[in-house]
Amino acid sequence: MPELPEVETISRALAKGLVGLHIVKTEVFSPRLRTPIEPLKSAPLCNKKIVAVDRRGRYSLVRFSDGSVLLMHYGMTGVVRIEEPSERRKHEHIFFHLSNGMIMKFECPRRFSQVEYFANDDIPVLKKLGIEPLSDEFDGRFLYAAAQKKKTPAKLFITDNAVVTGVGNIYAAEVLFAAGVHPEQPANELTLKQCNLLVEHIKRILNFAIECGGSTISDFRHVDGSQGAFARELKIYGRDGEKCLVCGSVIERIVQGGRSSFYCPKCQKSRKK
DNA sequence: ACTGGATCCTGATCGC
DNA sequence: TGCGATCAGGATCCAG
Repeated sequence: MPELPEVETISRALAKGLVGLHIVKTEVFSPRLRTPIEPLKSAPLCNKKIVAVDRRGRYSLVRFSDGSVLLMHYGMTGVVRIEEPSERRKHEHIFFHLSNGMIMKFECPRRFSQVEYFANDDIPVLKKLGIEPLSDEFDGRFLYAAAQKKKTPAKLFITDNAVVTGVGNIYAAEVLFAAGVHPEQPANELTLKQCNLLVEHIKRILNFAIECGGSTISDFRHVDGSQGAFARELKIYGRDGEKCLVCGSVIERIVQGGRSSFYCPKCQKSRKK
């Protein structure tokens, strides 16, 4: 389940594997992922130089010399690989044949992912995104200001892409634990001090996960197929019923916004009643 | 305007 | 062994 660190890792690897090349042919094997992908068949993707691969939130952006963009979102099970030519496997939906003879394959069993071509940088889904968590502009004051009118629980607040983009379910659990904030604490009751802590740990944990090459919680793999190393670092996510590594209390699980949240009832006591 | 819930999808896992 | 139920969860849409 790629979150920001995974998408950053993937995007950096794609930049190495793609910049300077061009796509010579596109094959599409499914009608749609989260959005229709048949339009890629006729999209003018071919024979223009790939000049950069960027990341915005959880999207990879493959940029071409004419200013057009191939946008990729990995959903939860999306994987992109650059491989020698080989047979199509189950759940591989798109082949981008590259000018060096390799193929960039897009695979996604659950088809929650998105691959779309845009003629220019005017991309509606990107305009809805909040601030980048690793930018200098994202600080405690920013988060505190954004929280003022929101009664939503802290967990849902920091995973809201319109506020800050790219903090998913796993890292949110780790951040709240590290900051000692209860996932149910209303956002508008967060203190500036708590917001400073949340921002500090968001940056620290995301950067650390990037250094580790992303997590391997689910089926995340690098572009070359190897695994990330962050999975073993998780201190709270998925550990309900086990003992807190700090205080030994039993870790609890609750559901928020239809997603599992994990927290230590002793270390994360900040919720006000 | 804001919030919570349903929806999309398939594979892994669990209980019986 | 097999079958149905449940869970995983990012983004979007809709109802209240």
